[in-house]
Amino acid sequence: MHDSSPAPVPGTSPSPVPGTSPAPVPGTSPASRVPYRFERTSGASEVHARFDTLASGEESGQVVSVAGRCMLVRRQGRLVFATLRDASGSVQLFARSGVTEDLEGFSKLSLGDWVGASGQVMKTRRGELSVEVATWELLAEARRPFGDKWHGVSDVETRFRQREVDLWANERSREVLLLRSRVVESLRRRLWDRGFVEVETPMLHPIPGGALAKPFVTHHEALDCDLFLRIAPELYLKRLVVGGFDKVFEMGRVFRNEGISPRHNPEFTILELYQAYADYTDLMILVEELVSALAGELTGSAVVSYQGRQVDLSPPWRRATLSELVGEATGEEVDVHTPLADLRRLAGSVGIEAEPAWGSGKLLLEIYEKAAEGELWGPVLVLDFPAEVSPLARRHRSDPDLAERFEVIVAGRELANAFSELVDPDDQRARFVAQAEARARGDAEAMAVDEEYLRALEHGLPPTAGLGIGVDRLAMLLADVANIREVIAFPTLRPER
RNA sequence: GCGCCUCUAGCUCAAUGGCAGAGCAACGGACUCUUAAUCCGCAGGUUGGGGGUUCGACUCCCCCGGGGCGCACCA
Repeated sequence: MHDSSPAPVPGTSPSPVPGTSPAPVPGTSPASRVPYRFERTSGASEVHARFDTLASGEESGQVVSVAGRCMLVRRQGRLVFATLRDASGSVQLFARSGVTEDLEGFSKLSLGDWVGASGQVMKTRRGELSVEVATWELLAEARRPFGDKWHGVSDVETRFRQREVDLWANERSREVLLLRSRVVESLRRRLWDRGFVEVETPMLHPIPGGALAKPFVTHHEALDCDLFLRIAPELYLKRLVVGGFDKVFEMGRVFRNEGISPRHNPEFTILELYQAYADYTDLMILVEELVSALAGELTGSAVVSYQGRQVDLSPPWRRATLSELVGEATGEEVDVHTPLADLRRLAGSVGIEAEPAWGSGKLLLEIYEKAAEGELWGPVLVLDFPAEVSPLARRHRSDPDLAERFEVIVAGRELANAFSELVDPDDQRARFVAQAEARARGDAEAMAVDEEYLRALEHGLPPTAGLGIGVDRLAMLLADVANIREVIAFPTLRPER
């Protein structure tokens, strides 16, 4: 690892690239003179927790070392006040002649510079808790300007292209990403506590499956074959159930080669869980409990405010069948058995251009999505989707044209999708074939026949229920943000040119 | 992919078709208890790029690029 004469790194040029400034002599730039480590004793919030009770003007005599980024500098003659921010919060640095070494240098700190400072904790005469700087070190120089100290950075493009700037300049951005982190952590902990085993399944799939979506294609050189970035982990997770993992989950990235919108990023995080011996009614209870508990834990209440409206996530949630909701939205009582012609007419009346190949199930789904879904503030458990549009879900025990499937709708958007899993390999094959036919007719999002998965089913999948939750969407709900990019550290943007 | 909106100094924003400006940041100076906002001074721009109309374009028109929102598609 540490050759004395390292080989040239491929891709680097031995001579300076024309048009770029010459590389500085190694070891001489300011950035190379900063220390290799800094011994910090306290975070900013910890200093406040321990010393906020000091009286104005009181000196604690207790020395701490803090480190962070200089967000504000106020010079007052031979006094310098600086606001130091670290991951936990902010604390003021107070530098003065006779106490602070190299006060001259300290007074030249720029906004954005990283500093480590040691000194006693005291409270100024004006009552601001401060570290009275005795010794300090520059830990990183901010060579680039940092944005407006009052307005921060609000340019959306800068915020998402240079998230590191956004995160320092805008406290809210930090809070939102921190909340997302807690959502992920809490989901994991709650599932572990319930006995679910966390697993990891392939991201590179020979056949994209488990959802209806257009995949990204990539190529494996050694195998000389195309592979697809996964659009869902579903099929592999159910194969693990076949293998004996009776409660499994995976939380991870999936990739869908579709449009970008305030609610869609090409890569997003999904939580999928599978529980053997359970059906979709068990998962209704589970999803209600998970989401309401998360809201309580992370926002303090199961009633959350989203975009100016209240959402009461306390269980039980409203349960309504898809047909009922279509009826409410259109005033027409229809279901999956309604004659095709009537469904076509209804579809047309709500502004859908129905394709000739669509069956009654597809028509009903389209009508629901166009006329009903967006109006549901929720939370609502939308039950019993048509089997035709649910190729991996088990047929309803009381109606074979329906599937035992539900979606969770909150704020007009799908938050989760679940079903009693289709366990019959023959029926699964028939569903795959129907999908493949749709694919042959030009439906780029239809599934292909997955023989590997069918072979797994033939080894026996016990009664199983599966649930998928859009983690980004859940984070959006709890963080009360309207754009999915806010909850993704580095959302997809067109590359800079 | 289509439609609408938007792009001015490092940041946040101004400027009837008529000399491109302010605040903050930066830079130089003053100030021993400040709290985004002290005072004085000094700089800072191919107004996203290109073309057109005009005596004159940040402003009007066209093309291109980035971004936002909506539609479509989906979670």
